[in-house]
Amino acid sequence: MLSRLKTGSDSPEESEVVSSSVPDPPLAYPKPIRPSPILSVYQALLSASRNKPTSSILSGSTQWVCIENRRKSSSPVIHQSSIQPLPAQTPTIMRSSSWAGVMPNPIEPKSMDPLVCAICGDKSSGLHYGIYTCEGCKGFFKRTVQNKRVYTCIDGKAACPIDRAHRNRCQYCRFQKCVAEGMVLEAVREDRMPGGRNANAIYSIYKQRRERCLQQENRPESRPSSVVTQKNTPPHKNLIQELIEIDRVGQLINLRGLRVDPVETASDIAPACQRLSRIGDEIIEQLVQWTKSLPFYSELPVDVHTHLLTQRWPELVLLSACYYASSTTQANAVNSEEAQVTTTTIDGQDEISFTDPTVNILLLQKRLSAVMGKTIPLEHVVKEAGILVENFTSLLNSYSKLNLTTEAYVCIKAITLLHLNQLPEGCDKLSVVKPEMRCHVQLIQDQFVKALQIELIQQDNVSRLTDILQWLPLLSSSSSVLLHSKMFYLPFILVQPPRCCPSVSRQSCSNTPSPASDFST
DNA sequence: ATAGCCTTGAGA
DNA sequence: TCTCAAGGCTAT
Repeated sequence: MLSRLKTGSDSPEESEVVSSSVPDPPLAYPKPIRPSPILSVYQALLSASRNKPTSSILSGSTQWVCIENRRKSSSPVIHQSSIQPLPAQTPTIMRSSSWAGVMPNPIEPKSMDPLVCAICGDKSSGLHYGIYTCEGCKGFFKRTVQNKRVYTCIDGKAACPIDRAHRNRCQYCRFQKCVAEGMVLEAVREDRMPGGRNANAIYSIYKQRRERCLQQENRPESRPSSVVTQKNTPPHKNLIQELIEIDRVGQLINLRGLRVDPVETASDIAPACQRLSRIGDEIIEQLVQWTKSLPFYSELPVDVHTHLLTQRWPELVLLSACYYASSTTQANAVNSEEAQVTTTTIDGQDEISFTDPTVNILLLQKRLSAVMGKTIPLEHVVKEAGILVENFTSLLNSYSKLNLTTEAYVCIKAITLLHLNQLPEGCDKLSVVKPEMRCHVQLIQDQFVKALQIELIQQDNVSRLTDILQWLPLLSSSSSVLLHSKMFYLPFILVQPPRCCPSVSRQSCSNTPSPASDFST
């Protein structure tokens, strides 16, 4: 099966498709596996919605939503837990990985005035944790980090004004502003040692931020209002909320091609094969819809979106599957309306193992047999999918240890899509994505890394940004395995039992907005 | 909890 | 010795 695809590199877009006379076994995707054959169609699909209005967050019409608003009260609620200052070596680790460059951009301080506090505008007493602040904001930042406090916005909108008069009104918004203006968490010492100078690592962070600030000041200010240029304190909340709303992971995972038609018998095996054969298209179709809903969609040209999706779709598939599987209860974790499109599942009691690939191979055999309408020999499953199952199980295991919330997951998904491969020196001009556009992609990605970082700070169960960024290369390498296997649907079939689509409900299936129940023909 | 003032200590 | 930017103390 693998002979049909020869890859010169791990990069999906560089894969070379080679035809073969060997017929595909029924488990394999019988067409070239990368999405490129259909990307021209998707390019058209993407183009079709270019006139979609810029996201409401950009027009400023959206109400800020405070996800952390667990409780509304007149006074802030403080949870005594969870803010872990990022380790001092964080920037080094991140720069040394293949994810170099995903550190948040320094946030342009509204004021570099040494006399004015960048947080509340009061009189500054000097540089504190990287920016000029008053004694009050300095102390507030220090106490918050040292005591690992988590706040809730007093009115739930996460948009409270922070100035001299109102700085004590909402701790949540004050701390958000501290982080957004560039105060460095790592500069709060874990050992509480007074005096002396900071470690070099801290000074490098300060230096990086100042340099980036200067670069951004020198850049022409002709950019339109965008995700990148939003300067309000809480835009990350709004961005995250939008990402959650458009995610629809249930719809992605509940692919039509993986449904079980009880009317089908072994003699009707062709339809099942046809369904499987079109799964790659179906996945891309879903991901294109997702891309088109992204808040930054209108900020990048279609060809850039196409390029990003071509490179990143296997990672998005795996990440979505990991999230889906790791959600404590699937009913809560997914957009239930999509999950309920179909009816019963064939083996609701069986669950994927996060540790044992053998369990998952058996599960895969059972589910594949159900989808195909005939028993698939275990040896066949092992041969075709053994390595992939092992790899996916391991990925799932590491993902679950990150203990991510939905908020963090959607940020990571956007960060993954916006990850451009590093180019060799001097190859900028040859790249599909031109240098200016690379820069813009990077800036948008930075916003999501920043949003993720702020989100992690505010969560009770903090998974450190470093851990996440170290996990991403693992995701990348796993996607390569997925791509080579051609069984793109494997993560999905493992994380969710195939659903029955009985003939009586086939009619209703075809009436759902989601297209193409014609796979059952 | 806040914030103004004090102490500390490494590096210039 | 001075400076800077950490943490500490304490009246509010």
